[in-house]
Amino acid sequence: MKEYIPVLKRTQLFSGVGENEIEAMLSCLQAKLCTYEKGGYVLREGERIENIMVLVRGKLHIQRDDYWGNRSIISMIDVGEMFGEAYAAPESGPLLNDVLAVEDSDVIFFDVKRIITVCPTACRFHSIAVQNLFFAISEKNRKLVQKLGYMSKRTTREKLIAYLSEEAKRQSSSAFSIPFNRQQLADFLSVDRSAMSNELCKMRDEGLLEFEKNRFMLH
Amino acid sequence: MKEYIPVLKRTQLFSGVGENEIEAMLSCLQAKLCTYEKGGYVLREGERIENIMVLVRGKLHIQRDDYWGNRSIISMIDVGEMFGEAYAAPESGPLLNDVLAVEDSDVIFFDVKRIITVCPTACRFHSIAVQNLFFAISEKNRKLVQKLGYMSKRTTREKLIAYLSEEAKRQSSSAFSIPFNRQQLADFLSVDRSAMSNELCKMRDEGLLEFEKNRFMLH
DNA sequence: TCGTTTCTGTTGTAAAAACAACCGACTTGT
DNA sequence: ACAAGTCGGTTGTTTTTACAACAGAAACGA
Repeated sequence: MKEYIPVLKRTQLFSGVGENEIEAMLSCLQAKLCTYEKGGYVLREGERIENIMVLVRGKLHIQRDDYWGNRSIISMIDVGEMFGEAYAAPESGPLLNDVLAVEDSDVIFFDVKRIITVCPTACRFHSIAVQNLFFAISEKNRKLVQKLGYMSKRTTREKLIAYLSEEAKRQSSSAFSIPFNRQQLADFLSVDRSAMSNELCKMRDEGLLEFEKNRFMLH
Repeated sequence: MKEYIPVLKRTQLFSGVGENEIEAMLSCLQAKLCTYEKGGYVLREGERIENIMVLVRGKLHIQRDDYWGNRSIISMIDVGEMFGEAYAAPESGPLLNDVLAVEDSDVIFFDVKRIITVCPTACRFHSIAVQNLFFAISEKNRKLVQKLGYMSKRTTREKLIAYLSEEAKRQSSSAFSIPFNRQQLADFLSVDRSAMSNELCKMRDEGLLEFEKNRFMLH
């Protein structure tokens, strides 16, 4: 697990904490490292968790399949990102989504209670960690609202424009890559893949944008 | 402002804090009371805030209108609920939505920095407040994911079923009221009102449910 | 290398939603 | 009490989507 300390140092959770302190906190927070193969489930809907997780290798999707098999990708987790904070509160119910490894991945689990319960004697970084946790979840909250923004658009075209222009703004360039293939993008925006593909091509023919694989350029 | 201390005591933010302590914290946190008339804006998109707000009288909608005038109701705030926590982090950008009073309302503003910055001398409830804040935002996060669940449904009927059955579960009864009129429900689910009204009546005719005004009963 | 799988685009059809327009019932304010 | 506004339901038309099915290209694996 120690080899991932440099990765942890760059995460939001350990922002402002040195490598030595992180190493100390690893045991204090009862950190556990788990490995998953591509396609494997890290967490499943209905599970109850008492951990906060940090992805240190690979890539995950937070998603949900309904009874009719329609998949909806809630969000994407990259290396260094945290997940599960929303279920850190003691009264939070069971998980509402699956967490799936879309690449071979390593995840570190931390005991939630040990983070939010202040231990005055042990390590003095708990208060920093709680604040970091708070900032992280507040950022995730804003991202969810942003996603609600895409989803509240009525047509596939509007959803695409909302998502792509936001992504262009975020990457500060009208040419950018997205972290999804077509099926995943459709699942992310909750539309039909073929209809979306069709709409993308229409938009290209109208001169609104160009694309090649997962690389886009807006005009 | 003192007349609202009993209301504040029952909020998530002040959970576990006595009325006397709350009174002390009001000045410590530089609390300010503002009054709004029905239809007035509490906050506007693009504003930058450094406060956390608690609604102590009335009712608010957190919403967003796009360039085409389509309104989307992100969420509803009732008395005792907190809002704006997602923008408490220092790096959070400007507001992405409007906050509108749908009834005459009173709102108390708290200085964010004073909550999350621990002052060891002043009042010893800051750490409780930070934890409460964390729990509150994590709950809001779960609600947003739940709403994404409704929104990711493809058809108006599926959205209605998802929302109504969730509401029935939440109120532990197949007969329940919803806090929206038809237009607001349509805005909440991001669908056309008349199409939704039509679908509701079809569902009623098929025997799936009954309703009268904002009161529903599922079969 | 060759066969298989995955990914993307394309097309046609059926289903659904958006939109606009209208009506009657009910509220509200003066 | 009356005028104006709000609310919910209804209908018909147009637009959009979902769905199914297929084909070519690229990636992958044995």
